Amino acid sequence: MEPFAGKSYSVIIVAAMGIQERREKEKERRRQQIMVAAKRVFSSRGFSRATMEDIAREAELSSGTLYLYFKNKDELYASLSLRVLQYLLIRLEHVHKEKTLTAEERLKALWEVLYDVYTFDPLTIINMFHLQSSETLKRLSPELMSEIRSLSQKAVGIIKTLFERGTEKGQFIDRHPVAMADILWSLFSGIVLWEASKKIFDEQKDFLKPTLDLGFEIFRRGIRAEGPASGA
Amino acid sequence: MEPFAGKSYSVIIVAAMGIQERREKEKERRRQQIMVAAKRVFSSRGFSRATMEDIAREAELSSGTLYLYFKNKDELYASLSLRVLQYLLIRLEHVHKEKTLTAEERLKALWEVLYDVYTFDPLTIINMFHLQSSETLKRLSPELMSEIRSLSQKAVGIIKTLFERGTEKGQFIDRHPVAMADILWSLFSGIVLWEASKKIFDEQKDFLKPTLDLGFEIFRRGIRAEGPASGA
Amino acid sequence: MEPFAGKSYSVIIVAAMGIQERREKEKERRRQQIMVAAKRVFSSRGFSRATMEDIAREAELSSGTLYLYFKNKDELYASLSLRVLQYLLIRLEHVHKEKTLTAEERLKALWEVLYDVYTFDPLTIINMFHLQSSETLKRLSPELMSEIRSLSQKAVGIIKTLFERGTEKGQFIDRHPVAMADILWSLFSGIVLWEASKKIFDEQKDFLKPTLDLGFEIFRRGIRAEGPASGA
Amino acid sequence: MEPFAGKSYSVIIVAAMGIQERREKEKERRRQQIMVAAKRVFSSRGFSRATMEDIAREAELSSGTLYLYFKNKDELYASLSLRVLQYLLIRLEHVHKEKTLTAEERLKALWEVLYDVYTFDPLTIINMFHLQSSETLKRLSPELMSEIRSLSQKAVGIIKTLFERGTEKGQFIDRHPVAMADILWSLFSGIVLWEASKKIFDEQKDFLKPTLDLGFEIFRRGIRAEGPASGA
DNA sequence: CATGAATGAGGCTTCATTCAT
DNA sequence: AATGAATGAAGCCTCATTCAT
Repeated sequence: MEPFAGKSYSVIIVAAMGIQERREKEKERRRQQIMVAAKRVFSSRGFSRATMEDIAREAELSSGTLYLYFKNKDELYASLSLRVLQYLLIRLEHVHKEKTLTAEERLKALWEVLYDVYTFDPLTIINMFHLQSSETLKRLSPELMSEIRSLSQKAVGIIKTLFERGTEKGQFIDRHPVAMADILWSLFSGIVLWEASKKIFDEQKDFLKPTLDLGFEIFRRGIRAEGPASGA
Repeated sequence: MEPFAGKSYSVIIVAAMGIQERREKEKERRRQQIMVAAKRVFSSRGFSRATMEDIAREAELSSGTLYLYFKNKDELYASLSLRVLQYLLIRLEHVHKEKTLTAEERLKALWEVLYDVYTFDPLTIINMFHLQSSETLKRLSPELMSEIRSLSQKAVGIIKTLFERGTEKGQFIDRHPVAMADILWSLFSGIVLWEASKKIFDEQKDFLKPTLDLGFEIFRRGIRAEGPASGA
Repeated sequence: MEPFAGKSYSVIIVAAMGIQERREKEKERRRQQIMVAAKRVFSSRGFSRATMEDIAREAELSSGTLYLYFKNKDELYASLSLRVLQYLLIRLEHVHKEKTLTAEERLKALWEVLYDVYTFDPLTIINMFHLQSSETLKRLSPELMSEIRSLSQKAVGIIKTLFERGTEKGQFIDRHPVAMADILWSLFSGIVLWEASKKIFDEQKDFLKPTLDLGFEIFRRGIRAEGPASGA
Repeated sequence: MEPFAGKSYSVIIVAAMGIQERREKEKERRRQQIMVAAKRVFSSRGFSRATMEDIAREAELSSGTLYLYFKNKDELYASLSLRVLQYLLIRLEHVHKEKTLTAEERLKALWEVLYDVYTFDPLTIINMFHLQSSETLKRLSPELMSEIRSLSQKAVGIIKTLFERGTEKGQFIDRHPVAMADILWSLFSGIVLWEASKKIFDEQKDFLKPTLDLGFEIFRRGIRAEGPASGA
């Protein structure tokens, strides 16, 4: 009965691989499930006041399970930022590769990416900006630190390049491109944080979008090169 | 010699008041001493990781003593921000009252005040920007909340007025003045936070001043009204 | 053999329920374990001087574990009294339902129940009598307060009924039945507390039982209706 | 000028003695002032929750001053009971010495003394009954302990004698006189405590007096010897 | 004597993390 | 893999007591 045996054997293998894969997927799904829950809880209670128990309850899991997927609370927290950073980087790279755009158009696209990523996951973005504070940042494991660092640098690098090109083409004023990248980033995060904190005092008001629009308008006008170049 | 007797009598009163006064001053000095210590500890460890024990040690006092001067950890934390906010407001009011300045000069002065207040107490400023996060803000006593709120509103009010005038005189673009105030403030705090967090990754680099300068230049150019006025 | 299969199936269910049940039982056992320890510690050191650490040590658990079973120290304390009150109430209701007894016999039975409940858990009874002091009573959660209140009222209600009946039948003097219930209860608790405090001065002496006996004899004689009824 | 000198001298002495005396009186006055304050605070907050600061504030003194008059919190607390016990003893001795009374009349007088002393200082009496609990009693200094013990024994001794005489004269049933004294005392303190705790649940109701009256009536009837003597 | 600022031990409670089931 | 009971370190805060003025 070899055929049967063989068939049966391969079936087992296939089934095993299927199981293996399913396991992987299931595991990733669980990770996501936890991260979603963590995002909600961290956002509503802040890092310190959020408990692992809170997160487990939100994820409809037990607290012990969380530790099967994340080394500890800090890493769970940082992983949220990491995910957004990764997403941001991908989006930035798209803008970067888009060859048909002028520097101004690219700048506009870039700002829109920032806002896009923000709306994609506003809570985490706000968290991430606060993650910039020493409070949490200092507690991360070296690996995570360097991962975040690397992603940040890549992002800033892309933005920097944008300004370099715009300057070369005489469209932007000639200033240090890294500084300009920092300012763009600071402007965006500053507005987001400030509007978020204004909302704590007054739930009703939400002027984020118009303020961001105006912020960008001012920035764009502010870096536009004067004279013949802009007149052309 | 009744006049003399009278004098001597008043001297006694004065001396008595002196003791009273000295007590008051001594008490205020202690408060300051604690706030200085708290500032250091909060800045280096963040709010949650800083312990009252840490602060007491830094202030060379016992932990119990802290509670003679501040109701609890939250209030001690907030009092730091409050003090800076008060100082900021005074400085802003000075700029506001300065009648001889043009709108542009006033704007410049205002930005310098922000930087001045920052250098006066950088650690607390950074804390304060993070205080804007809901995490801490939500735990404060209602009185402190409203005090902070009121100071913030006054500060923004002054900045708003500046933009209104500049717009009236045709020097600034005609946009919503509160939004412009928000953007100025966000730009400043955004840069400060971002540079602070960059320093965590790389102690050496400190580009705060030049970045702030460039940020302001861009902002100033960005809001400047075009046409005849700027052409003159 | 379908019946067997069926049986086997139900066995599985039973086993599953068994685990659930075992968990419940285990949890209840822990609660009891903690209450037993708490009883000892509260009794020997009093409420304020007893620390949660003490109780945890006595229960051979960690202090944190106590909080998995009781919300806080107050509630742990009150739960002891609650348990005894519940037990007391059950016993009182038994006496209440016993139809064959005369009023005097019922009174006797009631006093015996009081003593019985006391010997069942003397330390807690003494605590409970002190719980009657405002000191502790005022700190309890509203729910516990009302639970204790309700149990107390039921107990007093039963005792009251006993006196009403005895009075109706001309066996007891005609006085306010609630007052008589209060006096019976006060007499019992007064003697228990007083003998307990005498033992603090002199460990050796323990005259509780004979004193209670005499106390009851005096009370019984004191409420017995005179005249023809008693003469018969 | 001898007379003058002499007079002046004696005046000084007299004045000095006056000062000395005044000092003594002033000191005693302060002690009383503190005890009055302590009584109020202990009564309203209970022993553990009452702070020395509370008492000092109530006495319009500083907390440090309390320690000039009382060794510590425990002793201050106990001194209140001591004072009432002393007062009680004096009143009991009066009853004891009253030769013209029958045993029943003396018993009645005794019960009235208990109630009198209670109304003289109800809060402390209630405290004292709770002092009977091991909680506080065990923390007292040996001297205070023995002082309280001695006073208590004297009081019980007087009451005991009353019962002995009443029994000898055939007016009371023949039981152990100490037990009877204990029961009388327990009945009184039991009713006072129980009514006090009932008032915590329901501020309005205060049935102390009628309940005490009925309690005494029952007790009196309960110990009255039967037969010819009562028939007379 | 009186003050009241300072002390610091100690209590209650929380919660990240572990581990037996 | 999942659970959730247990742990115990650590934090905040209170308050009896002391002591320099």
